Amino acid sequence: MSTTEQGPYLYSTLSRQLEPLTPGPDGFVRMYVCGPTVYGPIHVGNARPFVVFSVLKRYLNRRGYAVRFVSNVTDINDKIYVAAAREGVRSDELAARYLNEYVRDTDRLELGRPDIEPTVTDHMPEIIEFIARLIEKGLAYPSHGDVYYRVEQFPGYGKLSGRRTDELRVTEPGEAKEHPLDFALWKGHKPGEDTFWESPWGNGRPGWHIECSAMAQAALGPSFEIHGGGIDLAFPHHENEIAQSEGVNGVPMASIWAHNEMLELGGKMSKSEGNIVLLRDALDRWGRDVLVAFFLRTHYRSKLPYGDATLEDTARQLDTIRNAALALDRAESAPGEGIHRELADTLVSARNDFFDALDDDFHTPRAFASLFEVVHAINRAVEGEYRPGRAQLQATRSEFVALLDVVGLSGLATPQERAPREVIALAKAREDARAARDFARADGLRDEIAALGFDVRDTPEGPQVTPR
RNA sequence: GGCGACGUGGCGAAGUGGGAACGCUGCGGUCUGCAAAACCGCCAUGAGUCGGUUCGAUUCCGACCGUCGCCUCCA
Repeated sequence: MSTTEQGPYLYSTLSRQLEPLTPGPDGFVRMYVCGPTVYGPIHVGNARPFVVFSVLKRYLNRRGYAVRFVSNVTDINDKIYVAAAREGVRSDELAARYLNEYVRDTDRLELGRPDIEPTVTDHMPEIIEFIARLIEKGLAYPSHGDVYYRVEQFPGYGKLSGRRTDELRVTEPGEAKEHPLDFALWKGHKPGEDTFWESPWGNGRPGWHIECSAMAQAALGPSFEIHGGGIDLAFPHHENEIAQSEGVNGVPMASIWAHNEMLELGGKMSKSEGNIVLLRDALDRWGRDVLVAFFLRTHYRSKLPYGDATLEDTARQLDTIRNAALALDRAESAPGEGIHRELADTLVSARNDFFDALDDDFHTPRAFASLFEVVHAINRAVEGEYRPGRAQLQATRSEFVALLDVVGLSGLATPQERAPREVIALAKAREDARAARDFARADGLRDEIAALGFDVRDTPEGPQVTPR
């Protein structure tokens, strides 16, 4: 039986198994994904969850679900203070600047924006309120100007990451904490920090984990469908979010905890390790198509090594897809008649496989395999003796584009911009030379065309000029 | 030390208790003035290692080796 008839499943870190995705009472699939801390330009690793969850949303939309996608940006944080001090600017200025650059960089991915992108700065009242409720419930306590979460008061602590409190390595002495595992909800203002907010517990700022509990609740309510983020956040960040949100609300925070694996560059790519490639640099070098496909050709829960060889491989894969679209262009200029049975059948089965794969824990690598079934069916139909008729060619094109669009790559199959007039003129001159069997001149003209950045391919329908 | 993920062809990457997808590369062929693209065909008797369960395991179980993540900020 096809899973398409059952609906999508996603693996949940919490239950350690596939869970059916069921929309909430308002009909929406509500999804909260932890975004970056903006103390510098984001790296390619940060882009993985952005791509994965943006495309997941696209897919769910295509599947008929309404999705509300929330992804926060952390704009108050120790590292921001440090970076601001180093650059000699105010920390809120620095955060605002890198927030801007984060949006600009991720916009270049052309995957749309999350529906809501909350910041800590804009949620101070909600955060303070949240902490107050935790204190009322006995789950938190003020101490030395800070406020801490009382981890041992929350019975489910450790359920997400599979840790028991007694096996956690305890390093911090913490004279302010009752228990070493307790974590800060509110941090008292320290000298040198150029921003702080008033609170019932004195001036200060929120701890890292509380912001997500407060922002998720503000945007999506106490309970929602999907909570996502990198697997490195499962502990302690998400564990602490659960302790906070479920401690206050008494209901499961999220039905499904979806975590993407890490991007590797000789170990996890992380700013603190210093082994990073900036997203903007990767974008400059490879372009958004290649980068998006790079993230999607591997399952989101697998580690993904970043490297030239893999990116080059990805680029060639995309060329293959583009060539099929080009074949469609040619066929449309000289269509056959009637229905090409094999093409029609393959389109149906590939489409089913494609959606089945994505229903099965968002299995994008298998979805790509289905795409290549379509590619080959197109090529065979176009090269074969009996070409499909115009109507089928158009239907094939729109189906091909629709599938590519799910994974954000429809640009591969939409007709290219026409080559500049100059190039077309050269191509025409080359045709004349070929007709006159002046191949030396024809090859020279091809070199000139290449110098302008175009390839010319001779086909039964005449020369096809494409950007190289 | 604890918790967890993973080890598949030259590379990337899937599914599966009984024929090892898909892509890239490579090789042979077709087409072509040439080239490119495409098409046809070939390329892991074996799936980290060693045991066990089974009629049969790459797929289940165990041990070991190795890689990686988390246990501290981290997508």
